[in-house]
Amino acid sequence: MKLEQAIKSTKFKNELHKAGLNILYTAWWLKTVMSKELKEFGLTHEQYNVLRILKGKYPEQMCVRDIACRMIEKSSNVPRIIDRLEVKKLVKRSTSTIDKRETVITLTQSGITILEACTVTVTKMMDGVMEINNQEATTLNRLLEKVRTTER
Amino acid sequence: MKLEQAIKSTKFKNELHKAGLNILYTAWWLKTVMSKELKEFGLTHEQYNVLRILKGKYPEQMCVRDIACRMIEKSSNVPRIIDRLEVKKLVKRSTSTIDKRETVITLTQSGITILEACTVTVTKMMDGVMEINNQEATTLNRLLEKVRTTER
DNA sequence: AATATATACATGTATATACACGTAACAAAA
DNA sequence: TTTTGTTACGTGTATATACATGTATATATT
Repeated sequence: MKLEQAIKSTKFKNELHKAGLNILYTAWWLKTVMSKELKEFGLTHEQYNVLRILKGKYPEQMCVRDIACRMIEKSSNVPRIIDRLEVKKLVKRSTSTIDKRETVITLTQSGITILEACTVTVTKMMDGVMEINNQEATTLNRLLEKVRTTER
Repeated sequence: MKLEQAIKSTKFKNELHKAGLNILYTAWWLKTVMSKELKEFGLTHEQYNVLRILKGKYPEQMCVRDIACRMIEKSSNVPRIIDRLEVKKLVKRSTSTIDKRETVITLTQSGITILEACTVTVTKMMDGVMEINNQEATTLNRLLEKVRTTER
């Protein structure tokens, strides 16, 4: 669907402004599609993200700060996302012995199991839903990174 | 900044999966930059979006449904965003005389004034911050729309 | 060692997202 | 006209976002 139909707007200041809206809309769309897949596992998009980050270092543990700086949305409130994962017994909290300020998070066996099942589903979905080839994806990545040149 | 640095991750399943994360991250980044600009006007990103949509039809009024279907994030709870705009006296609610189920929203003079000031700031920011030229923006728009080919 | 500063995390608040449900009003059917 | 269904919007709940503040611990300074 063209952006024009999606947000019922035909006039954009220029292609650059349209690209801004297009990025925001596509991100919303992608999140929605992912969330639908994750729902059957009882996970939110952000909870899945935290589990994925933990998996990246497994069987090493990670402290909250290390998780936070790897989040896609930097303003995510990681302690509270962990609260919910802990209730579901997918992760475990403990205080670091080296630095008692740090809370160390461990993936439980149950967390690993659910993450693996999720990953299969989400991967399948991503490959099925994003209708671009490898070369186009590379171009897209290059352009998005150029958009953020002035990143601050 | 490269996505790899931004989320401290180097291994992606393929360019397509990386593109997915890149879209999500860039959208977050863009929203954050915009929100900082809007803060001086006491507006959130979503409140600004609603005002912009209302401006598009001004001086015609719009009902809640018409605003909702133009929102970038379709799951936005428009009645509650309007609640906040109403408190700030930037919009006015009234019941449609034609169809009493419909709530009709009107921009106030104060709403127009603040929107115009915001738009100047946001436009300047967008032009200043997004470091791509017109042709690159066109390519980006084409690729994002291709990503969403299977839109549902 | 005592004090000051910084860091890590938890927690509080306002707003938003995502979705379910309730209520009033309109429209269609019996 | 009564019933049935649909639409428009408001409201409730859980989670998340964005940001400020509190508290314990660690580090640096005097």
